[in-house]
Amino acid sequence: MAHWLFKSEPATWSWHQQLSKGVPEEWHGVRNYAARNNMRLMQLGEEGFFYHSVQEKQIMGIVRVVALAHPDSTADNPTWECVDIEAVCPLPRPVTLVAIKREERLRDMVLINNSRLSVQPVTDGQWALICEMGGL
DNA sequence: GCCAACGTTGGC
DNA sequence: GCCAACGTTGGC
Repeated sequence: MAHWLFKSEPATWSWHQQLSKGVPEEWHGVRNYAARNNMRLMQLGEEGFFYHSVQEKQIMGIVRVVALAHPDSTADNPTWECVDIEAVCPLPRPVTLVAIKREERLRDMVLINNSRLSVQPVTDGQWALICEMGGL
């Protein structure tokens, strides 16, 4: 199964909110074709990292896809789709952007090479390494 | 607060 | 269909 990374500004929607919500939540608001296309590729049960951009710049936890891509309820155009996700668990030790940049084996991460893409693929190797760095 | 990178828009 | 102008994102 593929792995992913979801970026959010914590001031807009934080990991804490996702975690305390407890129920699936639409990952709405994406208005970028590349990010939308990544969500269309997602399968039920696939997992992704939840990353805090801007203020914190670190991976906070893991989420799971619980609904396939469907029209974004906040969009006026049905071309914009999103998946639903729920929190799985926090990383015991959040993995910072600094730590990711310092790790040679993560130099090909999309997070580093295309930091603006809000929904990104993560390779199996990157996934395993970051889980380890995060104390899982 | 600045600026680089990127995506989108719109004139031609 | 190209490309300049513009707006937004996000790291620093």
